Amino acid sequence: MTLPAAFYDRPVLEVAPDLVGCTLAHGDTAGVIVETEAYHQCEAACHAHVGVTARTHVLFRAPGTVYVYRSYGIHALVNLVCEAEGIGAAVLIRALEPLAGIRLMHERRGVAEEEQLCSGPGKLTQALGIELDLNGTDAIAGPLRVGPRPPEWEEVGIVIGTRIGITKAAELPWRFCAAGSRSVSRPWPPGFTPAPRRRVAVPREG
DNA sequence: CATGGGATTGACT
DNA sequence: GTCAATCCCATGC
Repeated sequence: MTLPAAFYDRPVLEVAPDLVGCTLAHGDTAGVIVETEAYHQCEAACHAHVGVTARTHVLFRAPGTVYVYRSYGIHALVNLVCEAEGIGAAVLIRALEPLAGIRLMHERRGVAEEEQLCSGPGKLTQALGIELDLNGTDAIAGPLRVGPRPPEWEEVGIVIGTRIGITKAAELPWRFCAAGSRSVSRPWPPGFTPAPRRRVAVPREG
């Protein structure tokens, strides 16, 4: 099951929180989206703010298009293009809770903690094997697939904060986190408290 | 054509 | 807390 193009053909500030709890899959790996940020051509932090260029033209394409770019020369960051064709807007996927292909994610990431496999925008693309060759592909029928919220995520709470790692338009509260998820990236937004770490019963003396 | 700045992460003091 | 790695591309000469 894949979300239709119409899901993305709405204001990016509606799509970004609605994507929290949905699933993202690539190859044999998948996760539940637990953190997103909205970007729109009207504000300076959005790559589309400079208009249509070789880098940004994908942001102006049809809703549901995948935008992947390289950050700091090292990491690939993945976005889903929103709003009508001709408007530059997208949702940055910032964190996932791993669902499938977890063994492969561990191999790609080289970390032991499952919470750290996809707890950042560069981490999740590494875990899912998302690279720049996916830029311009289609999130409805392409290799990257976005599915609706599983039943247990239907009533996920959203904690809102300001966007991370930007200098321009940094005051806008356009970051959306799944309440309680331990896979949300740092720093946590105000009012966010992670659910208690799952405990393993340990026999004690006494 | 040269330059500079990132929507980050991990290692280190 | 600091800092370097390293690629793409927007910008300016």
